[in-house]
Amino acid sequence: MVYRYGATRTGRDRFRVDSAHRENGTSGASGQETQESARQRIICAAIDLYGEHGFDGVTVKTIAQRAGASAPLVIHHFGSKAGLRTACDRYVAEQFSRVKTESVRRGSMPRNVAHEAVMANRHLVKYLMRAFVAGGPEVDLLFDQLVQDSLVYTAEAEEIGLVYPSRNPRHRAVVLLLQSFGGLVLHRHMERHLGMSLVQEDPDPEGLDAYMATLMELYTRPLFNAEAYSELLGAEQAEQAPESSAL
Amino acid sequence: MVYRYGATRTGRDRFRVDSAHRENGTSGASGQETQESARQRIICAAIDLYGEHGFDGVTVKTIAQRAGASAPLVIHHFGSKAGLRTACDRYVAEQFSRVKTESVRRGSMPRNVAHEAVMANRHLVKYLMRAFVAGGPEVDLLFDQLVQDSLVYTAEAEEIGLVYPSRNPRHRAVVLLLQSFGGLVLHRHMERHLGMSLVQEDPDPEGLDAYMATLMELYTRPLFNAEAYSELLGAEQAEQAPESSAL
DNA sequence: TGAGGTGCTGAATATCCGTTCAGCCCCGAG
DNA sequence: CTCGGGGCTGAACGGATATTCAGCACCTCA
Repeated sequence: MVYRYGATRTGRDRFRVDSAHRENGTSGASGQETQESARQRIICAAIDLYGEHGFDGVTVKTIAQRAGASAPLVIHHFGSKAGLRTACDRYVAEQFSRVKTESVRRGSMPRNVAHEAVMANRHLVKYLMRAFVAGGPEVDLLFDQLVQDSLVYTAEAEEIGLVYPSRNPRHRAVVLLLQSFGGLVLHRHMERHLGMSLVQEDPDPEGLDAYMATLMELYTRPLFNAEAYSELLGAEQAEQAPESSAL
Repeated sequence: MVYRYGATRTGRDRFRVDSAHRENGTSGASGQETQESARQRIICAAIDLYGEHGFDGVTVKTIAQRAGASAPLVIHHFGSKAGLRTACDRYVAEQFSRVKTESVRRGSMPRNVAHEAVMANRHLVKYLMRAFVAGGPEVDLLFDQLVQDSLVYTAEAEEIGLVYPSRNPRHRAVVLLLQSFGGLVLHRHMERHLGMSLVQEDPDPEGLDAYMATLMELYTRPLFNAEAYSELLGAEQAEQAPESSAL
């Protein structure tokens, strides 16, 4: 929440705020610090609001107000609302790869890489959900990278005997990723039924335990009896059978 | 696609079209058939377009054109765009319960109930995905009913040894439903990676097999080695551990 | 001191979209 | 034949929203 500035300040105070921001110093780059700062605030505000209300549920003006700026400034920096959208996509992708490499460099376990990337940046994840649903070049690329990463981590986990091998690891990774993010997209109903959601601010530990227990059960014990199922399959028309377990 | 009428016809042709529709006769109700027919066409068009482009991606005018009507007529029948939305919710819910009871009455297997409900009405499912993401009273109720149904069917499947019991069947049903529908919401990426999507018009049999094989592997064989996992859990801080398998 | 540039803004514009309005067309009733 | 009414429409309204424009405040440099 570094970008929470008062929205009531006028032009006179602006640079004072900006220089204050510079002294807070995220990372001193070139001399055009103030512009970077404005862009940054707008992008952060947009990510938060997009993640909360969806792309069509937020106006440029709202984003600007949240960032302590004006609507025309948003256009000035990003050309259009769509431009802001792709800038957010790029920014989120960068953040994820940054978090990832940092985690790796710190020598965390692969599973903790995923954990940190997801849990420590809830607002990024929330944005990602919306972005994945909407689709787009940058976001598609990011999804593909997640698949690739998941593949690598899973392979490592296989080696230490944590994960069982698959007949098609890539397909498994894709489906698991789809299911996980998909479940996140429907967090509304997760909250209604399990009493908590993975993207809410303070996850109720009790509900979270319930969810994790369910997930662990699903992932450590089989759901279907394979023999009984294939038996049933053989007994019916083969054409209807495949889709029947989609639910 | 019963409601695909030419959009160029003028007022003069209207009743001719309506009586033609009546002779096609879905189910003869009262004497105000023409009004029912108009409502019906609009609802069907709305469901298709909402499912395709989302609620905010479609205008009343577009829906009206697709239904061969005018925008004011939509308002006349449903009061507002939001009214149309809830009418669609209700209609989809009715259709689902109708399909369900018909399937049950026909004596189909529970797994085929789900199959028919999902696969035979792709446009309804597509609408439902959007509706579940957006949420709403009618749709929440429908989700809850799906959970309940899933619970019943799973219990039956347990009895015949097809499905293994769970420590918390309701939680399991919720999570499975969340994951399944969630995966559907992200069908875009499923299509990109698996070569097909469950909601597209003609699912490529090859890609569908790949998907079903992956799903069956996930559901008939464990993913994690439970012992190795709990061992790993014990070796680290307990607070970070639970979420780590969310991916 | 002033000229020019940069970052930014308020007001204006153009467009789109949901909704309203006045009235048309076709029907059945008297 | 006339009248009234329901279903429906084109045109217009009003509100919202992305984008443009002209110009202000402040800094830098001469």
